Amino acid sequence: MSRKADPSRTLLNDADELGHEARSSGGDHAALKLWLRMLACTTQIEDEIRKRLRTRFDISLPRFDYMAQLYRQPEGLKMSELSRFLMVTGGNVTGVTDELERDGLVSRINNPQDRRAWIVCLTTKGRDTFQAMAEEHEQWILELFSGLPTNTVKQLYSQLGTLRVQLVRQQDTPPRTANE
Amino acid sequence: MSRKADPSRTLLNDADELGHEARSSGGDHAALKLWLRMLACTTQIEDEIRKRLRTRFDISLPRFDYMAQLYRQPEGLKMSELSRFLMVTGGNVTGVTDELERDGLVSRINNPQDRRAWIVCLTTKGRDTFQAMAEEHEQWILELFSGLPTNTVKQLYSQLGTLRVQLVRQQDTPPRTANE
DNA sequence: ATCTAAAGGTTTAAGCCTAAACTAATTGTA
DNA sequence: TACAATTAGTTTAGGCTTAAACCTTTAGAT
Repeated sequence: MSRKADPSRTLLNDADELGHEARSSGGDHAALKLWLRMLACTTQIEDEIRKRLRTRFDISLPRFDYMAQLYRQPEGLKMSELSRFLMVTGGNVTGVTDELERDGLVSRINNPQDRRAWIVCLTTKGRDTFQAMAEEHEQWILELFSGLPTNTVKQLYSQLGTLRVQLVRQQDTPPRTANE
Repeated sequence: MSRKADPSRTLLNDADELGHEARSSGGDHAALKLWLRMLACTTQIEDEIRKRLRTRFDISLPRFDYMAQLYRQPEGLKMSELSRFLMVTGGNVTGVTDELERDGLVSRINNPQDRRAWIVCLTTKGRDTFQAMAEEHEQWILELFSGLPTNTVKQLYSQLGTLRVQLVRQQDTPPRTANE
């Protein structure tokens, strides 16, 4: 069973035919078309990164993300902070922490200040492992975006910044109920 | 346990502090920063849509996507085609189809031309249900992107089009092996 | 006609994720 | 002090997804 769209069918003119963009049709509003294209791009890149992390380092993207957050915080993070930064539930953090701890990449450290909470830290092995992965990961991203002119990259970054701010604004606004 | 970042902490200046963008730091390359921002935007919108589909229609995004593909093909699709269009494995399509069929939204139809393959179609109920959901879904997207000037939407669409083409080109190219 | 290879679909085991129920520790308040 | 409410983390049941093994049917080659 074919897992991915056959690449031979996905060139230029019918680049819109596969994945989320295939849902788009001529009469759709510009915003909807943008959304589907954005989703298609992101999904494609994410899948590629996921695949490379798996084949190169035998690690999943969620675990990579987890370690990335911890890497930025040498003093460690509480599980609840990890949950907030990674935007996943606490139960999820418990599970991933169990696995990474089993692999010797992170460790739960007792917190005398608050005996409910752990402080989770990267081990030395975890830190070294992540550093190697992160370097290669960054090269992958540079490579995947290499076809884009510097100027386009900057514009995209700035425009998506605008979008992000608008989204956050809306999220603070009461989520509109239907039929209104 | 907090599932999502506390919105009160996520305004403007520290909009970069949560989610994937939190992995970014000052010295990073422009492409990496762009990628993390793109991922953050997409994830945020997708989560919002997911939540609304759940509360409004008690349906998951994967099932919505599945029905969207089928909606565009009144004559139905083979499971393998669904697998290709949705970019998921065949086993996944089997499972989702089972569920939707159980709910009376799609039906497997025998294919005398090829007795290995089903033709999957939306039922009348499925078509009506999807139509209602799709209309509201489109309004959500328009609303979420409403803070963006028309011109920005067009530019983003076009620039992401460039990205998409580059990505497809690269995917056809032999995936570079590490350390080279 | 027969045999092999390929394609369509299903099943299984396992990872990731959520919501909800739960336990233990802490904080606030009377 | 004592007690209620909150916070931190875990557990459980279930949905989504994959890879791999599997069965059936079709297509191709001899």
